[in-house]
Amino acid sequence: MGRPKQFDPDAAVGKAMDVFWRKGYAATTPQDLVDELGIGKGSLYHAFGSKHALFERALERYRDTQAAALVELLDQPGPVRPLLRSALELLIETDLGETGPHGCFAVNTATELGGRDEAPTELVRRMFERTEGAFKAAVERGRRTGEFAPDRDPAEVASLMLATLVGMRVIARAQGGRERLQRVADALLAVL
Amino acid sequence: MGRPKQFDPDAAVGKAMDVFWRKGYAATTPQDLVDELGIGKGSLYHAFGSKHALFERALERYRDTQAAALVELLDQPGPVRPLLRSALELLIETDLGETGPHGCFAVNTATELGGRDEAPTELVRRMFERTEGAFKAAVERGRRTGEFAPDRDPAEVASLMLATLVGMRVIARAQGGRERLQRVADALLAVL
DNA sequence: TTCTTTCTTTACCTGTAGGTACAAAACATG
DNA sequence: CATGTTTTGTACCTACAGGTAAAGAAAGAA
Repeated sequence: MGRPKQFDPDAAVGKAMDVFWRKGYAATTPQDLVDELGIGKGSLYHAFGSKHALFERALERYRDTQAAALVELLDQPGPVRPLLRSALELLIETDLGETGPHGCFAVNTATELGGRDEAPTELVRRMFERTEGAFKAAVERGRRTGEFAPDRDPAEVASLMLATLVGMRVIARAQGGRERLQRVADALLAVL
Repeated sequence: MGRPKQFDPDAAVGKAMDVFWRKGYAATTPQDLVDELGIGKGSLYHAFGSKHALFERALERYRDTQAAALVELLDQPGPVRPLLRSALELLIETDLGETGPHGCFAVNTATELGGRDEAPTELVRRMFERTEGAFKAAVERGRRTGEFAPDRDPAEVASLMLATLVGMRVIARAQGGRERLQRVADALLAVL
């Protein structure tokens, strides 16, 4: 009942994700959102309540698409090292994609709001934890199949991998360039 | 000649650095600056021109103090591995310091303004490059003294180190906690 | 076909961002 | 102590952030 929405809320959240991802939270204005989502300001606030609430939905969307894709990739069966290489390639390609490097939305949020805005900080913390968990599981599998030395502590290796990936995505935003990112990826794979 | 300034511009830049470091560029208001620098708005704009110009000065100050301290530490003579461990400890302590973790000002700036504001982006890029250069030099020294295997490519190792440190400082902002950071540091030292 | 409910549009509102303008104040010089 | 120069405080300004309110439009329910 009631008048039906003239826009797709899911698609709108997706577009909001793009905007916040590119510009960050503070630098994104209601007008930016109106322009990019293609809906009126009234509808925007009616549907989402506030800029902050929409930001949280956008971040959740990021978790459920981008972050989830990385975890899914790592959870695949088979040899582990090629998986890790694929994961690194995926990030590099994403970062160098069409509209210039916007890095990782979770990383950007961590540095912009970390410790000063609870809900987003917590969302990011959990994303990091999930990703690190997927790395750890991959290393454990690799250890069982002999791809990794058995004296390696999977938890330790996983936290190194997470930190390195996160760092890569920051460097990507600071005009890293492909060969710089590739060098980091090669170096990481070389020491594992 | 003329009326003398009633405040120390260098000290003011230092305080501005703290504010921008904590809150980021967009989220810092003129009022914040007035409050924390303890000078009137008139003086502020007379002395520094604009928020953006003051931000650049603050970032340069960061480079000349914090970033320089890391490079200096790495440039010291003697065994290399203890140096690297000290560098990691330094970052961990800085991040967990008094007023909560604000991470690394350069990293925060990269993710907030990278690719969208030229001068700061370039400043950050050069800081990263300098730091990576110091790492590379350290690895080269370590290779000559036998601390590192001679088949290690110093450039590659250095980029891994930079990415990992950068990642650590992001994780610190996302409520990393000491043991999480320590684990990353241990993992990094273990694979070198 | 009116009623209810939900969505959309347009208008409006308050506060503050980011500065500017100007006069008064504090120095140096002659 | 008049003058020129720089700094300071206060007042002021425009634009927009972030949102609210009210009235009309589009659906199903009775």
